[in-house]
Amino acid sequence: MSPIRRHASVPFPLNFGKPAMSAIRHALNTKREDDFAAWYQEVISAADMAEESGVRGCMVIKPWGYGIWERMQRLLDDRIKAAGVQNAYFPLFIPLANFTREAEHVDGFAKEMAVVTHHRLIADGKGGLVPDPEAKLEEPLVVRPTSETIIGDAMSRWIQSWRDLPLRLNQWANVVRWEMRTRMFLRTSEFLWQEGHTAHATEEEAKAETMRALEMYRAFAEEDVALPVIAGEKPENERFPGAVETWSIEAMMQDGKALQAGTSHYLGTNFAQAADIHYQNREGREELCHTVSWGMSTRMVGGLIMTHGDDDGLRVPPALAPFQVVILPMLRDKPEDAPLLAYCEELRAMIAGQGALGEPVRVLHDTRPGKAAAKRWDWVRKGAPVIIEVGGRDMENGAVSLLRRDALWDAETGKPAFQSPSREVAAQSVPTILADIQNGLLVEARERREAHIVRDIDTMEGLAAFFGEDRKYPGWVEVQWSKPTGAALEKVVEQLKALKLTLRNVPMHVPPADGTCIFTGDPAVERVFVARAY
RNA sequence: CGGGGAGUGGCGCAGCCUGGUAGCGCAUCUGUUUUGGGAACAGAGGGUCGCAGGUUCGAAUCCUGUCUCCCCGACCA
Repeated sequence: MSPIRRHASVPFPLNFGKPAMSAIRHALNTKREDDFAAWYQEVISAADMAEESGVRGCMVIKPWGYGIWERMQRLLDDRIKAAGVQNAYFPLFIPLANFTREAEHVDGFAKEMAVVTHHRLIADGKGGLVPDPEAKLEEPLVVRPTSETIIGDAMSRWIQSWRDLPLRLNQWANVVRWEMRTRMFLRTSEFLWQEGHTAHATEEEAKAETMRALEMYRAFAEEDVALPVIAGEKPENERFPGAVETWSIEAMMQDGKALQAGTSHYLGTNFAQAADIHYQNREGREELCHTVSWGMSTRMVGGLIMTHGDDDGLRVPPALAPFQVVILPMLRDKPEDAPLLAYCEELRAMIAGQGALGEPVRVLHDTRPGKAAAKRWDWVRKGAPVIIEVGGRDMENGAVSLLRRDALWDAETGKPAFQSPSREVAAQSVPTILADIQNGLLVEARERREAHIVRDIDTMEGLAAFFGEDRKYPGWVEVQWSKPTGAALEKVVEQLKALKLTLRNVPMHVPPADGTCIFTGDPAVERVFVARAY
């Protein structure tokens, strides 16, 4: 068996005469239920989103995958700017000394940093090149794993007075963390993200910013990615190195595992102290700033796949689809194609002239040579929300054949569930269909999540049974706990580790605790999610 | 980093044990016939077998090193 099951290899799975549902000839070889990890990789390759690069842990993001990321960037950036945060850009290289200033931060990242030590290569005499020993850097440069320290440097220069506060910056950038084990989009050595960094006069303001960013991520995830999430505070052991509080949004994947999809950290004055970010207050006294950082990464693309993908490939929420509608003329490579192309072009213009989800509809008239049916399956695997095929007969009837990606199959026949509206009706209904798909994906994901959250387990035995070997994709458990700290928390973490479980977050807006702690037996003070995690 | 597996035309694989002309399927290209649904037939192009050394008359095959990928573990805002 080869390392990666690439999609093109085996044309299609064979299906032996079974009626109805089971006769459906899915567009992927691997089903989610058979091997979720293999399915995930097949979606990425079949939807042409990304591929391995030959550099450890680094991927090439192909146009369809990158197009989805660009849409995420656009929509989140709009939200960031609407909140009054300004974009800026800081260097990729960070002086090593910056990292020695905040002790916990160093400990957290030291083991996974890429370091630049030379600035020149020299021939090794054997036809190769090696770093020139003469060109060794006086002080090594770290490739940023995150930019708190270098942005902190800038903040310390830019902030003098209480009038300079709050200072709220964001940058879109790549970062590098030398992870032991990588998975496309979910954990790559290099990844793309945005990181917001803000400085405030008071703890109160900084905490408000922390919560603002968290709420922004929740809204982005649910409204744009159609990804239902649970916002809450991370337990102490899951905190960002150097943070006072770490908050996250957590999403449930179709295999029941949790994915941290965005984080917001209240850093207290820890980084301000390390980078000397201080200001003169209204009374003329020097005060340290309270800083905050928040981030969302290309990991979100992985979350999208594992939430909305199905056995036919990806389903991209319309808000994020680079093309929301794809028109496929049934070409014959003959002169008679001309009127059909003109008919489709008119359809394209009708659709492009409309708005959906607050933007002009993004429609592609795919006129590449090739059979419409073959191209259709490509677009199904890529997850374009609406596919419209048009043949000569449609044209004669003034109609089109419309296929919704979220309702692909006719269960009766086991064939694609084409509708045949008139061209005008099809064009006019696109905005409604797109909005319906966007909402439908969110509802479907939320219902699936709620069906896989259990809240009535109050013993470790019960927890172990819930996540037992026979339970394939169990889900999450919300338990009550006494919020132990320090060594007592470590003990809990060890207990959970034995079951391959982690503490996710302490959800907001839930009823107060009213029972005993599942771990310690003490009176519980809050509720926390326990799950397997990516 | 520990254990296991794998790198051979674009993709999936066989060949390796037992060294001797680099093969198969899919994809691609050309032609013909088809085509309202994931076409058929015929022909053709494309690989210094991950990389670097070594053994040998001769290495995809044996030996050493190294890089990359996959799975499990450890690690991981």
